[in-house]
Amino acid sequence: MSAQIIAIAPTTLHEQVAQRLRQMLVEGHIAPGAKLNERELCEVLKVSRTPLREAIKMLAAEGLVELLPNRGAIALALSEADVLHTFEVMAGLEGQSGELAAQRITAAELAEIQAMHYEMMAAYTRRDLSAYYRLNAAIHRAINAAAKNPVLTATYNQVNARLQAWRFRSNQDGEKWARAVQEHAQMVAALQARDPVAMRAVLLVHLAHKRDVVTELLRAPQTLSATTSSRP
Amino acid sequence: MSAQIIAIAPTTLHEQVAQRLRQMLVEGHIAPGAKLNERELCEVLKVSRTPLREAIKMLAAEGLVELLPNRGAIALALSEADVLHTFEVMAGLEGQSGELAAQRITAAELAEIQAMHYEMMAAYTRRDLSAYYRLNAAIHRAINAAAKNPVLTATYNQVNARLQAWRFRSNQDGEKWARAVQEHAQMVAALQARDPVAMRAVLLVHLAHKRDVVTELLRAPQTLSATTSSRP
DNA sequence: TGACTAAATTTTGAATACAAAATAAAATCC
DNA sequence: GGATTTTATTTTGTATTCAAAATTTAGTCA
Repeated sequence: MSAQIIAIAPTTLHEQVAQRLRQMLVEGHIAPGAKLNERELCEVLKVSRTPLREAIKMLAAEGLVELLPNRGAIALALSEADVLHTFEVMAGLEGQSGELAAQRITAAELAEIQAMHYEMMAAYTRRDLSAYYRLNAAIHRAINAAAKNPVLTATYNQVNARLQAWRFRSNQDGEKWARAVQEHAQMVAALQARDPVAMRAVLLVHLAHKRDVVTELLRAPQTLSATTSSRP
Repeated sequence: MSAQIIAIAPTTLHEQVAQRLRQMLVEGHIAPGAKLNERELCEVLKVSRTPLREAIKMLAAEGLVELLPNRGAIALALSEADVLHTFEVMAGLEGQSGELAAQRITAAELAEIQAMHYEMMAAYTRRDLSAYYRLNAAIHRAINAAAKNPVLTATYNQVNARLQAWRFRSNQDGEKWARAVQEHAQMVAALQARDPVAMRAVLLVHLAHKRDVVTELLRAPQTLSATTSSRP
């Protein structure tokens, strides 16, 4: 349970399939609410139904798909209430994670986060959204790692995965982007000061803003379109 | 996702199998670390390997079993560090749950919890451990429900399930039992006062004590014995 | 006797085959 | 023509079969 910090290359087929499906769901290649047709996916992934179905069962347990008895699985489609509930849990987990990180972070870990923060500032200045996303995710991962609790990390990742599909689409405007960057600076400061209370506070605000971005997007005219598995 | 509050009777075989396996793991009929032999379990559960394996994959995603490539699955065996990490996460989740419950609980919900609390006091007075356990679990479930966040409830339950195997064995002595009962009274008071801060505080203390009971048990000479699936 | 190698068996992983639903299409009735 | 029933097709759920890896057992040699 605690061992596999580094996700080793999966040897079994169902493991590989699960990973690919996870990616397809998170990146929106399978749209929220879309049906997971077994025959189709078998062809796309070049596997038989057995490992595919095993993978789907894992994703169901992770909460990324919903199992409808005798009518297969559909990609998780969060209602606005679901999104709010999920963000509420995320806030708690991320807050705790930051709190613990502020208490347990090593000098080396802090230095690495600072370095990534500067890189992220560079990406922001260049308006390089792709690099920004990558660094943003890396920083949050690093903070999580600094909390030194693999169970917390795993739980966080699992809940977070359900929101990733939306984060991918959330093209926040300039003002909100600037605010997010500023909050990141406060995080680094709180970590540097080893201040758990401040760290939690910053993260809660940060996540509340992210939540607002996503809910705004959710209310906007449906921009959610599938690239595959969407039938006429 | 949010719909199935009431766990409906599972129609599919793999769902039923998953539920039975979950029960066997939690109740210790399959000992921590024990191998899940597919052929054996097929005979016991009277199903073919396909639904069994699908169920095992779900339990793996839930963190109740560990998948070892090409050598099957073993029941989760938490190290002491794992237990501490798990309790740390549980503390965060339960604390948040209590905090929200104190803010959102209805009069009817509170009344029901109070009623169950008195029933639990009765069970404690009679030293009826079985009834006590049942009511204790029901009260915690009710507090969780009062938080009105199904995602939090699901996350809580999933993490908690990994500890249940130990809770079943934890026969706390009289002093600790009295302390737990007292803490429960404080919970009811905090809910009544609609005091989120107090509620979180009580729950954190409560969980810290439970953690101590479990870690003590863990350090004690191995009392963990399997009733099935343990080979010579 | 004891360590190593090699065959036999078991066990897991994946593909195929069969059965029962659900969905789609066609036919019937009003 | 529209609704309903009936039939055909697809799709999911489960069992069985085949293949590969791991474990166990038997055998060999020092």
